[in-house]
Amino acid sequence: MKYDHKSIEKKWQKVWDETGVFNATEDTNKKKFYALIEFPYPSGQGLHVGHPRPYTALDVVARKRRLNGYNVLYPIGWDAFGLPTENYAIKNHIHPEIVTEKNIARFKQQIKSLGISFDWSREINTTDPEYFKWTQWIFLQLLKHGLAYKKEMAVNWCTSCKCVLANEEVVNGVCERCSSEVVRKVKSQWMLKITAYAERLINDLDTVDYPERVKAQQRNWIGRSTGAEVDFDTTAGDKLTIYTTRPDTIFGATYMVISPEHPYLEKWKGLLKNNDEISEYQAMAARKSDFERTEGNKEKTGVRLEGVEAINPANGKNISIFISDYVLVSYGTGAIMAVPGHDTRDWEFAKKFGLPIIEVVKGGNIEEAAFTDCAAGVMVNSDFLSGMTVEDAKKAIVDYLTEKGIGHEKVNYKLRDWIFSRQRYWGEPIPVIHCPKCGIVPLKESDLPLKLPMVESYEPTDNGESPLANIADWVNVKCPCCGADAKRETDTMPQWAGSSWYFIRYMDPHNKEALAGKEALDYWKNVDWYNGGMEHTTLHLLYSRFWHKFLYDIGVVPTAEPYAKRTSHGMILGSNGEKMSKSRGNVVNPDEIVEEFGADTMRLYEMFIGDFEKAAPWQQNGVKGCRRFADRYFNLQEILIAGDKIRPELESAFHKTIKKVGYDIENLKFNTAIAALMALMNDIYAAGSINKEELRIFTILLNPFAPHITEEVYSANSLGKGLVAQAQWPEYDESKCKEDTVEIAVQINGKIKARINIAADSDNDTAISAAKADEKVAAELTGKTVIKEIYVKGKLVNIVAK
RNA sequence: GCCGGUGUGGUGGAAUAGGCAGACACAAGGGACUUAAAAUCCCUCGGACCACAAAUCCGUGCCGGUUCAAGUCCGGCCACCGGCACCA
Repeated sequence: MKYDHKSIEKKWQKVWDETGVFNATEDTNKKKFYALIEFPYPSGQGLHVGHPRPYTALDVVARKRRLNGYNVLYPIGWDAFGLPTENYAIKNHIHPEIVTEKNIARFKQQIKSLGISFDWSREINTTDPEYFKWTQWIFLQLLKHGLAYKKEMAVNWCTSCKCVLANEEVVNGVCERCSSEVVRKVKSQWMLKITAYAERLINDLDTVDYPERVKAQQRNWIGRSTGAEVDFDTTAGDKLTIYTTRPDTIFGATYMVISPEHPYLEKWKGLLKNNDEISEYQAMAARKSDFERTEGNKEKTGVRLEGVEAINPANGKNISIFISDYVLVSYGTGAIMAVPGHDTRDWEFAKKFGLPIIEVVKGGNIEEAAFTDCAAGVMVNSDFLSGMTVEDAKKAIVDYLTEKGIGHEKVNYKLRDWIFSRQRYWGEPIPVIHCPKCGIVPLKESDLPLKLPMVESYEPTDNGESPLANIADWVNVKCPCCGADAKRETDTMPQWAGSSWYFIRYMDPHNKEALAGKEALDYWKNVDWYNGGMEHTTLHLLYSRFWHKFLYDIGVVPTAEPYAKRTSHGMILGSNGEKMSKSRGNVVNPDEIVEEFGADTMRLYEMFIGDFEKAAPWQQNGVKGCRRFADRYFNLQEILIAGDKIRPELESAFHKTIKKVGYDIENLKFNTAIAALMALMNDIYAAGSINKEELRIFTILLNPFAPHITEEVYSANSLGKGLVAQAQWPEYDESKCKEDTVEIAVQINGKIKARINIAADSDNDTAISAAKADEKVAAELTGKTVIKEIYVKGKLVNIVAK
């Protein structure tokens, strides 16, 4: 009989669908296991072979855990709000809801053809009002707790499209669509105070099991630094507060720099003699897009303030103040003390403007470059700090400043608050009303969900407002407080909103009273294993941790962290080693692979392709190899014999493989798990036959990777009552994993001279004498003095001789 | 520039804790079966030396070190990939 993947896969997918075997239960007596993949954005292009890699990987884990007796929750849904859909809808005059529906249908059909054991009864969709009702509800809680606020912010504004652009729509400083100039425009935006959680977001990384590289990226992104805030007196009378991480270098501060947006510039207008020059510089900085300000010429620019000077509080000397765009308003206090001797940017600036450079830490050559790597250095030219180490000087100066009341220790974060407004149609409406009398009035929770108006035109307005602003009968409402004429907020939420809590909804997706019921939350608690892409490490992963902590604080969820364990997959590249993309023409569609080779082969190849955590190029020939493996597995049925015990000659091979496959699956080493199964199969074919018990075990081990073909073989040969529902993951016996005799290498002075077979449990003396008894070794040793003998059990003997 | 990661045969990749480098595949070459091809099965497959083999030597990006023993550890470089980018 030939292996016919089409009929087998169709047959079992239907059975699984009808019986709902993969649906999680609420059986709280069972151990729970919650596996999660990042739910897809249903784009118009459909799946490419990169999508199934994480889905298959956690499917392998989920299927194995079910065979281990766990109650497994492995859900899927759709992160369906977003720009591409809206843009496609505008272009083709189809409502985004219809586009979304169509895209989801296609994604669903494609994913289902792969036989992933998702619990489809819990499917969610972020654009479903029954879902986003709760996204809006969370926003109202944030607002209530003072974590949502409005702020004037610069946004990207396309001068031709007359609309606000997301950062990713700005390519090389111009609009992605029309290539027109993009400028910064100030708009009032909703912000979420993620910075209030910065400290906990860093500290709690110690409580979760994430790869070190993920933790490091989050820590760097949050960017905690400990320094000091110091007040500098000015000749204008105002105190100018700066932030520095190097208060120890204060005696080397020879000038100051404030950002072009600093409020004192307005205040000091009357005192300044070069206001025109300053205004010009301010205008230039404002005109620059983010791109120009960062990617452009790094040559330092700036203007000296004429008429106001500062006084260095350490030595009482007058120093100049400059404005320069290398100092950012958004970080610290928007002002710095410049220490050109020990800061690269300050050094460059000082060189250009001919400012004094003073060495305050010994060890570098400040004529050549700033000496920044000076943590181990000793202070000089610094009055009472001179002679101290940098570390001691930091403490001493902070104590001094604190005592004098002109400074104190201060922790700063690079992390900024989350810009939560989007001037778009296809997103969750922000559920507040603007009343001329009452101000910002939140919608009543009972009025949620606030749905999007179903209209023909949702094109961008030309004044930077959301398309919703044009829809009069939606925008104009009565104030829920005072009844006066009021207007709805027209901004919508970013795509990150719906994905910041979706894993909670999966626990109880149909609940009408809450995000999820208490019982479900108490049982499922948090995600046990979350796999996703490295590209989501700093945004999605951080945002969702923030929301979860907030929900924990207000008593909604039972754990402080949403994900106990995080893993990350590598990308699947095109066969040319480049990222798969339509424009490069190297996209592989999984449908074709499933059609020609079958879903099981597709899954095997996805897992065999290489180290799961690294990128790997797609190679069609590799697919053929996996199909060959599936064929060889199917053909085992032709050499099947009776027998209800593993035969002695295969015993250790089987036990070793059971151990390895189980270990590898739990440790993301899917490629070597499959390699081990291939090797075992080679052993079986070498033995000439396989008995029923051996086939049963092999089938269960292979099942997580190739679920359809194994179900078929299991059922056709009556190996048990039903693989998915009844079978148990096989146990291995440690004592049977070992061979009785092993071949070990014999080295002389580290070079291999012979290989000998000895009993696996040989002791030191036995092994070494056996090694010396070898003819070759004996010959090599003649006339030499043995200095040292090393025996590593089961591996080698090394004899050091002269 | 900073942070993180990666460099192993013709290719994808193996090598739990410093212990036989190249598992498992792919491709290639040879053979069997076949009228023939495909499929399948068997053999070879890092390099140098060599008629062949044995033996020997070289070999995990580069240079150096530690060790009886280094792909693995340490120091110094180089290249590539990803992220961030004037964060005081």
